[in-house]
Amino acid sequence: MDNPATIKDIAKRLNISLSTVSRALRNAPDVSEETRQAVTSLSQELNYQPNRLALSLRQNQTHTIGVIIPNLDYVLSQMVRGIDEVALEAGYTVMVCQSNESFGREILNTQRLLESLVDGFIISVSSETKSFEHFKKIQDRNLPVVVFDRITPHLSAPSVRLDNQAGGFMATEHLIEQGYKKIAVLAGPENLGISNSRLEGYKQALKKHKIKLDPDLILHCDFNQDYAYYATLELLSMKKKPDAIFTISDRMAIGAMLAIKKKGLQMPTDIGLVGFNNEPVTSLVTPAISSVEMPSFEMGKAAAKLFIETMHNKETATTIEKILHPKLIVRESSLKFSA
Amino acid sequence: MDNPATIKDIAKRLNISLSTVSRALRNAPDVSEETRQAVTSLSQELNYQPNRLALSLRQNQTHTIGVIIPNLDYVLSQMVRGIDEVALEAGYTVMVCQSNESFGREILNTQRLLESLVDGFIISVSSETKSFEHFKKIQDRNLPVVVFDRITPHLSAPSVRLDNQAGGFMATEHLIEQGYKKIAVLAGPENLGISNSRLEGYKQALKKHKIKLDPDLILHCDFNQDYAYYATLELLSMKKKPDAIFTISDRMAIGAMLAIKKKGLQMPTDIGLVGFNNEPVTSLVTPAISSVEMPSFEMGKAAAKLFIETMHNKETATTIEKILHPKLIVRESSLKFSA
DNA sequence: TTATGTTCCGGCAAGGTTGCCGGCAAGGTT
DNA sequence: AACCTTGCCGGCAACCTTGCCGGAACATAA
Repeated sequence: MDNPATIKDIAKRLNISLSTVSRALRNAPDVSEETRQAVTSLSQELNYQPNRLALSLRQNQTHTIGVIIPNLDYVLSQMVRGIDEVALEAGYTVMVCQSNESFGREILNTQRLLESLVDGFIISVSSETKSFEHFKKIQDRNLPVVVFDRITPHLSAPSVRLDNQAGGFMATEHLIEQGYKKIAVLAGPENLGISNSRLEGYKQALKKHKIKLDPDLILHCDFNQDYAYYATLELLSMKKKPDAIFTISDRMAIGAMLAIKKKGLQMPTDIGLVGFNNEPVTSLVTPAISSVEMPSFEMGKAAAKLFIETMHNKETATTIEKILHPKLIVRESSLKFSA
Repeated sequence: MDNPATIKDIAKRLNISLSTVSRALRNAPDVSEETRQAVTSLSQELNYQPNRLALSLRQNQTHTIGVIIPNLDYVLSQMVRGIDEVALEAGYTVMVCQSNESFGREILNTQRLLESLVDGFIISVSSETKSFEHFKKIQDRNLPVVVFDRITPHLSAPSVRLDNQAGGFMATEHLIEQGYKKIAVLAGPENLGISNSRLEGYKQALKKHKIKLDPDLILHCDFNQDYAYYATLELLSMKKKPDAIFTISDRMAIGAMLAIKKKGLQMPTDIGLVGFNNEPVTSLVTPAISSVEMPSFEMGKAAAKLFIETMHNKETATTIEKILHPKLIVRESSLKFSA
């Protein structure tokens, strides 16, 4: 009564063997219609639920996906929601661990999830991560892995990502077309792939429009608002001061915006600004900040789908790469012409 | 080599019995120092990790906490981070499920988590939830539950919450002290406890300052930006239009702000505004919005701690109530005097 | 009749771990 | 000499489920 009913209870009550009950419940062939009826009706009466632990132990899979992400900011929350959605549908439960952008924490998390015997991983790597030994352990166990968003060439696994280069390109070209001449970039940490790709798009746009690349206009700083604030102050104190800034995240765009205001400059007339991610806040500040939108929710769904496929078909090529496309959302901060 | 080493492998290699290995690994008394050495050194060599499934099956506990939350907005993300922090420390893993404010989803989530045999629950109920049958099943199984943030009297369990009434009070009193006379409230759904408590604080402040309560100035609407926007438009079209608005969330404050701007009114001169939660966005918009701060991260930690205690001491009174205190952060949107 | 097949069911092992009990040898006590 | 303690270890069962194999009972075909 207190403890959940087991197959054993049913067997005992019906005076039949465990195996028969098991077969009956799983609609296996070797059972008479009569006993099948008896079993199913009694199992309903007792509110029988198969014990997941026993099942997992037996079948060597837990129907659980380990998700490792650097934090739970706006974008990643959306992605997690997407992953959840698809996973739930497919009968999987999700264990989400935040690394807080800490390398050590990321190691600890993979460790814990491995111990929890998850069936596989969906990973977005921390910005601090430069070594990938801890992920080796996953692949040693031959567990499927899908990387998403922050992918890395050091981890050969199917991946889902944004076309970051295109994003960087469209942001930069937009600024160029608005008549800005000296466009600076606030990039993230140097080892962060998404940052570098967006930067690559920036360079590509300059090249297309025959603008000479000025290395002094490229700043790497930590992925957060305060660093971006100080970096921007620095940028605006240069002799050959930029007339536009492209930041590779909205957090950084906010930091830049605050620095620009602090310096008493006006957007978009004195200086143009474009961010990345299209977080809701960009449309709420004054002036509203242009930003490159990324389909985060869809990306989460895509990652989970790819995971399920990889799971069911262990031989999925690790070279599979699903690429989603960004979209530029133009707002006041970069609209020089109409200003 | 491929599969993780088990206790059996060690026993076979050392030609001793399973029980002895088990005892040696658990530092049980009945083992000679010699064999203990042999076992531990071999276990390290083979990189032995006890199989969590087998352990859980045997000991009837999974060291997993099921967390059910309505969504992953800013505040709840912070709380989850707090829960994670403490749980990790205590050797627990966390399974987070979002109900997306949907009653059906909440039921499904509890169902799934129960099937996953979590050791207990930490719950913040969805705003849609009016029936509590699905939580009954948890208590039938005699599993510990802690409710937090959005608590409800229908679920008798230890709880962690903000002093919401105090929050509502300080927001309202602040507006009164700034000289606002007709203060409206944008409240949440009528069955939502936190909303009602904040509303209660509002009423209390009016009473203290001998201001007559005007029921027309109390609007209930859904917990989101768009609804708040339209509700505010409505409010501002009334004949006896309010000169201040207190919204019980920042999302709603943003909606209200947009409506106020749409109507061409100025904050704080024409109308005052105070939100709740102190999300970062409140300091970024123009004018910056005053808001009641709640210690979300701490609240998550407190919830997890309380859970662990309840877990270890099954007899924790369900009446335990940990209450955290809000703090008013005053910004431009309500500073009439200095304006 | 014997051989062959069908239909249904039970027993056993396995998956990894721990708890309980019994056992055996060495040494000590009366 | 008979008994008890101590230290160490192995066997068995249990947690819950499923897969494999064998087997009984009956029916059909040669």
